[in-house]
Amino acid sequence: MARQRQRLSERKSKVTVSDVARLAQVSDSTVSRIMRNHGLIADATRSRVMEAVRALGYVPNRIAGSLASLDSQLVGVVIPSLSNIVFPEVLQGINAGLAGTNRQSVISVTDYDLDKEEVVVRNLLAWQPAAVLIAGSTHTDATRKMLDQSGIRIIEFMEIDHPPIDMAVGLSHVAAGVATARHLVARGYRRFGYVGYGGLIDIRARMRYEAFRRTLVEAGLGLEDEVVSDGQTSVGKGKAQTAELCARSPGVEVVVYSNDDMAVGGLFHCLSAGIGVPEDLALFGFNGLDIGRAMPKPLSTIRSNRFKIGQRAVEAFLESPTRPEQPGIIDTGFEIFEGATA
Amino acid sequence: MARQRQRLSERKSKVTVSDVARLAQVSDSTVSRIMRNHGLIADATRSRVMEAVRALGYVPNRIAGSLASLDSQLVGVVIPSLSNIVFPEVLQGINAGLAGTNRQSVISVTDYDLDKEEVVVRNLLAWQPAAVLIAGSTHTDATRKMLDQSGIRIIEFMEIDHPPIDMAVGLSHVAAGVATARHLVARGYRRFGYVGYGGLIDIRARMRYEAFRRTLVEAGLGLEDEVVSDGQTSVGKGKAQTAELCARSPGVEVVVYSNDDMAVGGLFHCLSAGIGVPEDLALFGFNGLDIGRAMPKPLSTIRSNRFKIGQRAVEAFLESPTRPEQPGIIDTGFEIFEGATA
DNA sequence: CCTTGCAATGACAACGCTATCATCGCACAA
DNA sequence: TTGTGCGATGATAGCGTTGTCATTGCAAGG
Repeated sequence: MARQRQRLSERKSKVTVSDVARLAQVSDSTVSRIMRNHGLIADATRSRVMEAVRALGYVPNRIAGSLASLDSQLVGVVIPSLSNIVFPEVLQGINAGLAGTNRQSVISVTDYDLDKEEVVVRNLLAWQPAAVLIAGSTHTDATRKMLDQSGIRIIEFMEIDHPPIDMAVGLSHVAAGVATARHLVARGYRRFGYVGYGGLIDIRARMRYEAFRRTLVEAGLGLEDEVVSDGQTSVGKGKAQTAELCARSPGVEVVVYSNDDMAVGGLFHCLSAGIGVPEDLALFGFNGLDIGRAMPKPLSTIRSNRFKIGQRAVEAFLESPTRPEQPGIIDTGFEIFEGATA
Repeated sequence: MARQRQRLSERKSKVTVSDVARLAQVSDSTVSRIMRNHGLIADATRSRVMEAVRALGYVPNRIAGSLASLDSQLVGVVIPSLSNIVFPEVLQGINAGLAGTNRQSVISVTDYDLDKEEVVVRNLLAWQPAAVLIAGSTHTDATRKMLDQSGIRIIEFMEIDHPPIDMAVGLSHVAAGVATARHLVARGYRRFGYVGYGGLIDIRARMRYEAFRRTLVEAGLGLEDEVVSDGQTSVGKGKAQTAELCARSPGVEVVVYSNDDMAVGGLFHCLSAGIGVPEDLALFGFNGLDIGRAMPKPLSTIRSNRFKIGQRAVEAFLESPTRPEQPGIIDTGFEIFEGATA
């Protein structure tokens, strides 16, 4: 005696291929083919089926489809934060790259926590994505192993300073730090200050900082003073920390910031305190955010190309959906934006 | 004659429940129960199975799981834009609300295009989400019908000025517009200007504008001049449009902006042009962004609670995963932030 | 008139998991 | 001793789609 109605109670009267097929007097296969635009179909049949689709309000079940075809059409995206505007900008690039394909991105946020990243990656992989785009190159061993063993494409974006699992798309933050120092030295500045992020969590800010500092030393110069803080950077913090630095080291000629948010805060401090920029104090940021460019004095900074990073990351995957033999690197570069503050 | 190896060629040596079960000498059911922490399991069995899981690096396939259990654990999120910082902030709230549940959000962006929204919603529904959180209350008829007929919970967020399909979470933009006008009138301003968004696309900005304007008229006053533009708002546009308004209507005492981005641009213009704020010209924004509060003069504005909107939207769903009889509304409110510019 | 070829469609197992029901021991009460 | 009850586990049919192979009908070629 078969158990006919096993789970029938739960079937929320969902419309399935079979319902459409029955109404259109064709087989399930034909309906499936039509829905996917795949295979040869007579025009008459197609229109008859589409009519049934509309009549029933049929929406194909992608979950079942993904299981059957062993292809989820999902792209996992892992970013550390949503409150830092640069990551939504990368997401825009990813969306742009994905537009036109029938792939969906699934976004997870780690809050800059590598253990959380591990959990998040495990959960993402459970959805059998066709690729994972993940910010940064620093992961726990377990995370790295999972990503590697998944066999799917893994695109690490934002930085290209570390050897990638599969592919890295972004810019060299070491090069950016070096370029910042060289640029400011070339413009004649000799007494440097640093304001920004001091923790160990944002590795990219740290790489820029260290490369910057090392380059100064190599030029026979050094960092006169610095005010650092942990946690999320913000305009408010930039303002407060700049005030602190100015009070403590009035001799500093130019302040380099961990990013534009902080630098904008610095500029606000100068505006409030009547400090002439750049005569009394020059300011230099990182990122090239819109807000910096719209300031009374356009912020001197380095432009990273967040949108492009996201877009190129997706393109790298679309161009080669299967993992290549050799890891690769795509350098999206950066440009110094002269501005008016340094 | 059975076709034994039908799709076997494609099986990328994936580890399945059966592999784990075989190694641990138990049935598939037992492995499944253990992975889901569901049902009674002897400690010895559990540890033996977990060992096998680790040994094989087993990752459950959520696609198969969702199909079998008819529950995808997915929450669809639809927002118009990622470049407007307010939406990432809502996403943060959504993430916060989802933390601890094993649900995943899937985000889609419409670019403020209702036809694109329709496509996006159709694609989302194909993933059989447990709920859809969608920004705004304005949709095409087809979108509304799809959402309604899906039977799942539909939480429309950001605004509560229209009757919801199922539930709305946000603030009344009409009330915000009225409050803006009343507040400024009460502070003695009589000659008003408006700078901002003029198109029909951002319905919420339009609602605020119209309520603001109507309230002025009701108070026997009016809008002396306005400079509007289409497309994405930005600090740069705010600056340029404020300059235009100042040049054209020097008598205006206070400018109301469609949002803080534009107002910050206005403040930058005043700083550059040496216009005293608020003595010569007062400024009033909308949103209560961090940037506004960190400005040399904290921007007077209305604080919407984006994070809270996202969080409450998720909570509404989690509290009642099935659609209630009656549509509901959750008002997350707003507060006037006095600031120093009006 | 009988192939041959191909466009069009159908039949059905498989995808990996879970819900349901069945079963098996074993402690404990009668 | 024989049930009884329950904790623990097993067997198996779906879940809704797609990939593979089979079949059908008909036009063109011989």
